[in-house]
Amino acid sequence: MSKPVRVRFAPSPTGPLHIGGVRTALYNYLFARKMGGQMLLRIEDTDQNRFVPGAEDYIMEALRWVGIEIDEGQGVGGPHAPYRQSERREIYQKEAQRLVDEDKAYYAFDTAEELDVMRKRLEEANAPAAQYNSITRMQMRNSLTMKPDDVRARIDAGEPFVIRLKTPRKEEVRLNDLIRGWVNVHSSAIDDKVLLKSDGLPTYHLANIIDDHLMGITHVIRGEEWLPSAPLHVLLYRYLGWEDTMPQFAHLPLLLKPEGNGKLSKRDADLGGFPIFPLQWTDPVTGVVARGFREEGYLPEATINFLALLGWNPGTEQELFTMDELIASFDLTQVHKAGARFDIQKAQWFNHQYIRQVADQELAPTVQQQAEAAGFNCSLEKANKIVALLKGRVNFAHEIFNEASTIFNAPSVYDETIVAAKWNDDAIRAVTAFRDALQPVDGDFLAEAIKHTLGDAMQQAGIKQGKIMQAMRVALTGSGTGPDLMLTMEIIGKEETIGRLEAALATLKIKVS
RNA sequence: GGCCGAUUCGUCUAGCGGUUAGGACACCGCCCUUUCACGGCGGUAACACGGGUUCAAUUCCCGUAUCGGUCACCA
Repeated sequence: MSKPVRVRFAPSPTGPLHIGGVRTALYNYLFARKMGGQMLLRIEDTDQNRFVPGAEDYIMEALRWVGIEIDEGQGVGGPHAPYRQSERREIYQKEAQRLVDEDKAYYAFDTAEELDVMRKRLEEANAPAAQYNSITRMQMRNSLTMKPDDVRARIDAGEPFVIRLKTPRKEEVRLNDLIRGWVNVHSSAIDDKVLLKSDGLPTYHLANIIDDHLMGITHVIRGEEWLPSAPLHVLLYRYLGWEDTMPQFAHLPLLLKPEGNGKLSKRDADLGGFPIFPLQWTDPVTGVVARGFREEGYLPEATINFLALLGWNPGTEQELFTMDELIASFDLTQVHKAGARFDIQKAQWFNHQYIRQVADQELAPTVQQQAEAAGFNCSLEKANKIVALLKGRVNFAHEIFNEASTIFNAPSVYDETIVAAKWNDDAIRAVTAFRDALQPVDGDFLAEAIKHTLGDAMQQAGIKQGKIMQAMRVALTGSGTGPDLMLTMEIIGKEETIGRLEAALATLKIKVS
């Protein structure tokens, strides 16, 4: 029996979570649930310069919104606390020191300027790679080139230093990616990565490996941008003596720009007029507000469904999935290998599918609020009817109110094309006859009854109903398109219906002659 | 540029040696609706290119092209 699956989502609190990050978290979650395992949340805040206040809370709220439940980690606790890397520095320092003691890493004292000089010199010399590696390190200021006493003295004197990995000169490093298969890299392509920075905090590479090991992570599911450094990570597991329990890797394809070259960015979202963050984010420095999927009216279920299918497909023809269905059918080996272009139209379609399934009563209060904010009286009952009439036509809940404008507003102008084409003598006779037939109607003013009244009136007047429906619609709403007319009349009521018919008769009569 | 990865309709994708290359979004058309939509039905549309391997390649191998990622004391 293999050990229980444990995955982690390990974002950096450098700003709002990108939608691609949400997808990464989702795939981790689906895999964990599918395998009956656990999902951890770890905060990788080892870069003090890029820390953004509020980002961590934002990440947790975003995960909660889309329905990703964290079993262990930041915000929920667990046996491996703390889950914020900035609070675990001693752990990393201890392991980094161990690597130095075992001659697998070394101290380096080079300044930023010295590194620049080195790189420039190598580039000018047309060296294969301008990096700190097994060859160039012998010309730099580090514990491999300096006398031990000198090194000790500098450290004791408090001179800043970093710890670098002593990457082997020639060694084949291979890893078996769950999505991509075997990936081979020669160690000469890997430089002597900084493991511990001069501020005493680890770099991603070190912290990541140590924490994943300590926290019992069995599967590392992350973005493709990490694939180039994955061999380095394998090397680290080996040097730390943990290779036999090394997690399996799965590198996910990236989300690409809707058009053009490159990966999806905030700028594409601004240009395309779509969100790229799950929730609204207010930049703490500039105060600039970026709306999220939630604020734009996307339902969490739709967002998840859309994201899940961007790079993964169960191989069946099912398109709509609940979270439980996603879990049941998810399979890492079915993840597509190439990057996926981000297509917001598909997201809108998913939202359309989910909006129509929401109960009228749930959507009604929003419509009522919008109507009242716009200065209209709208009972909850009326809002309910409007929702029932329109929710199947829209992509977003907030569009219902806009679609209902012909209900709230009597027409002030009439669509000229329709008027020109359809407003003739028959139309006038029809509208007049219908108005007269409506006058004596008592009691409930319901669509079904209105339909009959109209039908009877047209029959009596000897007019084909189909011929005058467009004119009737224009008379009542000013527009050639809109929701079902009978129900529209039911909602606006008898008085308003008759009023609109008379207004149309008065203003449009003139145009005919 | 070096290294790594990828390449099926405009887009998301199914396919894992023999298929009329399937589905979804978008687009177009028809039907339904004595109105507008929703919806239903249908249509246009793809295996990057060149070599192999094989009785047979979209599928396997090698090149080429293109695209993506990465080359920091950022993650």
